[in-house]
Amino acid sequence: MSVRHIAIRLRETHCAECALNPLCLPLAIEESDLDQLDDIIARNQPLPRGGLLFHQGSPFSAVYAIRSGAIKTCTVTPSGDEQVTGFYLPGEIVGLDSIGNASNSYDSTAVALEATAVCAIPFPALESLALRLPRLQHHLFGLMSSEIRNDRQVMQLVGKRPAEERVAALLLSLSVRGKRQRLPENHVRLPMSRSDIGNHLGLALETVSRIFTRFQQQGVITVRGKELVIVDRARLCELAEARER
Amino acid sequence: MSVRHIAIRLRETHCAECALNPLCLPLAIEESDLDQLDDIIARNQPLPRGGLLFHQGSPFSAVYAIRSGAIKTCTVTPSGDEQVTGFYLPGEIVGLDSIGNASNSYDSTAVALEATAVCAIPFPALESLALRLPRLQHHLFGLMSSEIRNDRQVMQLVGKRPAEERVAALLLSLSVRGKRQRLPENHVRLPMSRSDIGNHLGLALETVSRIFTRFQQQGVITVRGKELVIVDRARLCELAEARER
DNA sequence: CGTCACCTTGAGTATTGTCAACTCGGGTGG
DNA sequence: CCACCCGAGTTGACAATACTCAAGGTGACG
Repeated sequence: MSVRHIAIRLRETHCAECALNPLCLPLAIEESDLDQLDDIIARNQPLPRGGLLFHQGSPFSAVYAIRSGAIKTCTVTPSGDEQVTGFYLPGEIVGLDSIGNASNSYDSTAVALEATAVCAIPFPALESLALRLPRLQHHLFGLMSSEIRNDRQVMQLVGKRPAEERVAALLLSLSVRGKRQRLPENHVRLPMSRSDIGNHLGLALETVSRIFTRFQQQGVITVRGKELVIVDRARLCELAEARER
Repeated sequence: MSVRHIAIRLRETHCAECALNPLCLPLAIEESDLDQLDDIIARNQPLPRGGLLFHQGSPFSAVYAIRSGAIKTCTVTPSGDEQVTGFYLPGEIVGLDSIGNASNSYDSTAVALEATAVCAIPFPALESLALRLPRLQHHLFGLMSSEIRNDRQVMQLVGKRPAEERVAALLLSLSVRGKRQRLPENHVRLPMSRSDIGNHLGLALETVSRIFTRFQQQGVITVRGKELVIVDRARLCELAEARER
């Protein structure tokens, strides 16, 4: 196989043709400028399940756009235990928490929950580009700000909502965000373990498990391993004390 | 009193002479460019205790640098109750969570916890300036990213640490961040109510109160109303399961 | 000096965590 | 191809941390 073939294989999808285009960065870029973004992006080989995208403490170099698969980010706390800070699905950007860190290193570890393909976006290059493309700069500010907003909602959930509500809210969030993946309506994949879910929501994994069975008994969802179907979406929204989505 | 006098009074401290300069935005700006930032900043009249800096849902126009006093931000959740998302002290920036909000409105309400003076920084102007000053752009990305990092730590705290640890960690954080205010070493002002603290940490206000008394009985702190002294800092760090700061 | 927040303290309860046993399912090696 | 094994998930019993409800105290301000 020639070198050229390999190059083509690794870069097959350019931003201009990417199905996630409307979600990801290109949203903010004029078509005529898209090549400039395309040029700085490296399309890495797919990560296997359990593979590390980056590791807490290693030098910060890039943020990553997820093309397929799923990522969890986690930090190790001073007290030594792990905190799952977020789950990221296709079209979302990982690594925004590590910009301008005092030590210029990643503030969290990103682990692939299943086979995952990402676009690496070197941050210095992205910053330079943002200086020349106002809409890109604006979009980046917006992305980071929405990351803050999202974290605040999780804080709220984890801080004072009962366990059932936390789980219901996560399921809805995954369902909404997962729409891009060509899944049947109301089907949700749970690429993460019960333990990851519990950790992220501030619950014991046993509690998560119990709530899944309870929801199932009440006819709200159907769970089988990592496959989940939302049977009664309205009821699930009530359980999450959220408005219909 | 002449118009000129009023103008001078309202703008008395320029960025170049501001004591918080090394904390706030100017950090990122060459001295020669400082005037440009100075020009877009509006120094508002001080807010009284309880005054609103901005209100959730009202149109987003500016972020605010705190000069003196203290601010809490909170959101009203779909379920109707209030969530205190953060406390902000002099030198810190409020409003970064509302950039690029879908509805272009503030995502939270900012309330003065005591008489508070702020610098209003209109966001569109700040963005334009950031396009021309790469260090400013970089600093802004860093600021937002550190807001994310901070929220994640709170998530961790609120999600799985026992009540004592949450309170200890907050006290240490306030103490470190409050150093700029010319307070005696180890003295902390608590401009917020017990209820605000509890709300923010995901605890009932009674729990906060109980923990204060317990810490006091153990000789770790002294509390009297809103004045607090850290007597045994090392012990407090242990209680927060954090490293010495 | 009285009133009104805010704070403190107490008693009882309940949600959720911990510990432990058991089951299920996927993958590997015989 | 089947059996075994190991990690992940489920279920149950019990314990504990923190909440709720309730009553009393303190300080600031008019």
